[in-house]
Amino acid sequence: MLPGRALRWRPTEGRQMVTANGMAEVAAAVGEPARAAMLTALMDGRALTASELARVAAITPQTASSHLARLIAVGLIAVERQGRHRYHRLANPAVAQMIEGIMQIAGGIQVRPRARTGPRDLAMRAARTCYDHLAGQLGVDIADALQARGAMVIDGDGALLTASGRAWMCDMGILKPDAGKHSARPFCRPCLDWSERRPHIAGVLGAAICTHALEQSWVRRREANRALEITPKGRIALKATFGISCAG
Amino acid sequence: MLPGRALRWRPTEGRQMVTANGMAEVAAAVGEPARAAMLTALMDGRALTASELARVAAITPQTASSHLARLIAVGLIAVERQGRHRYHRLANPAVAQMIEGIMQIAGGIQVRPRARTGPRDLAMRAARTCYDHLAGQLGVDIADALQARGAMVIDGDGALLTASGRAWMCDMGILKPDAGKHSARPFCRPCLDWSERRPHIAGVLGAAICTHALEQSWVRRREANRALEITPKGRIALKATFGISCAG
DNA sequence: CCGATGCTTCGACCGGGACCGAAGCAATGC
DNA sequence: GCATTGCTTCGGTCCCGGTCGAAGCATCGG
Repeated sequence: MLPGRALRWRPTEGRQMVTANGMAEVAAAVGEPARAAMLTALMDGRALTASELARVAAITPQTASSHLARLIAVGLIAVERQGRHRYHRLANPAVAQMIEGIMQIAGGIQVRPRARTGPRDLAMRAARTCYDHLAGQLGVDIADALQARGAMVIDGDGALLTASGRAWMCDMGILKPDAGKHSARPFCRPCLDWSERRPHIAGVLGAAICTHALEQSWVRRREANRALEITPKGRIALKATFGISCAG
Repeated sequence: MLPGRALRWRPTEGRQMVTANGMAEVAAAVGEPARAAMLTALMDGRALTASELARVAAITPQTASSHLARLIAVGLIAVERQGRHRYHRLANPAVAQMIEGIMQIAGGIQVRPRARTGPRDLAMRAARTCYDHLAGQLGVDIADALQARGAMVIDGDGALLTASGRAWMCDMGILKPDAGKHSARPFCRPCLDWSERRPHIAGVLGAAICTHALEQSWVRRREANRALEITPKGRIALKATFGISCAG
């Protein structure tokens, strides 16, 4: 009876243990108050810096760093570095869905949709150009609208215009039928928005939308900075085209 | 700078921390290899004893006992005692859904549907009576069929016949229109099946189905024990009514 | 009544991991 | 160049919880 457990409590099968261990690894990553707080903070789709995440979890940056490393290792969050900041976001929509599932069991209060714009830099936050495409709340809202009607899919750091989305954009004259077919430039790419912390559309498609908006006088360049002003005509057109309501 | 963290790293809000802690508690319950193995083993909907769960997790019964206590405490599994056995099952469908979500992230292999009946006690396992209702594979299959077509919902230790389900059962002459309206007896109750380890239907509804099956000669009582024999006529009727194929 | 079985509780051990302070590294600003 | 900011790495402490052996209750079978 010396080998005790080794003899008596041998697992029945090895296969299931593997998948169970993988599951345990993922669940354990979520199953710690600080990390859970971080993930919850990211549930609205924004990308936050390590310091901000440390703050919401009420821990020091050192500790947050190790937690984030673990979350990245198991593939729950993805990181994007920009200068001396590191922006963390949920790795993909499946992660958000999983967390929502856990919250439901936890007696969970649902996630608030996303806080609307803050009070500072109103003009820049509302709409601006980012290189050759639209950014700010307008840019993010357009990306949301395209996703909502199934015209585009954003997944992690890639994006795709669906067939119906392409047809729709062509119908509206925003996109030429053969646009981007033979270009080396990414056609449709998500770009992290600085003020909104959520992706807007870059690439050939993003540029086409921006060009169209300027040509049709939906937006007008402003002052010396990159801020854009939405015209009355633009307000009507954006509502009709994308279902976006732009606050005065 | 003495109070260090207390000053600098105060959490921004208390509300979110609460829901995050609840989530962490649930996720931590899953996030341990032994418990994850147990939950995985329960994913096919069967109910297993504490010893069986200890075996699949490759731990001693003492350890399993503490794990099970924790899983019960957070509401992931429910327990039903019968004699000196304690049958554990996932507390409700939402738990299974949550686990499936976690598995998906874990690079998860999906769960096998459910192993079909074992080789022993074939007659008893295939179909028998349990008091006044049907049990064995036939009983479980009928319960499955009712759920599949939205006639009944089983959730944890309660069950409900839907309005359409009641109408359907009445149309087929299984149920009288006013059946159970004024009875103190539970109308539709899940009953844990010994051989299948999954619920079949008890209560007024279960008795009605059993009575109907006997009256219509779908099944016939056998020998001295409670085993039932499915008649050729019954085979046809069960296929037509519930879509159940009974192996010879 | 006694023994066997299924499960839980108690006590003790020990390792992993959560935590922070200090220091190191990279990017920015002056 | 130097100071500041954002973040990571290193080292060390401490505690939670997973583990099993032994013992304690229930239930079932004689």
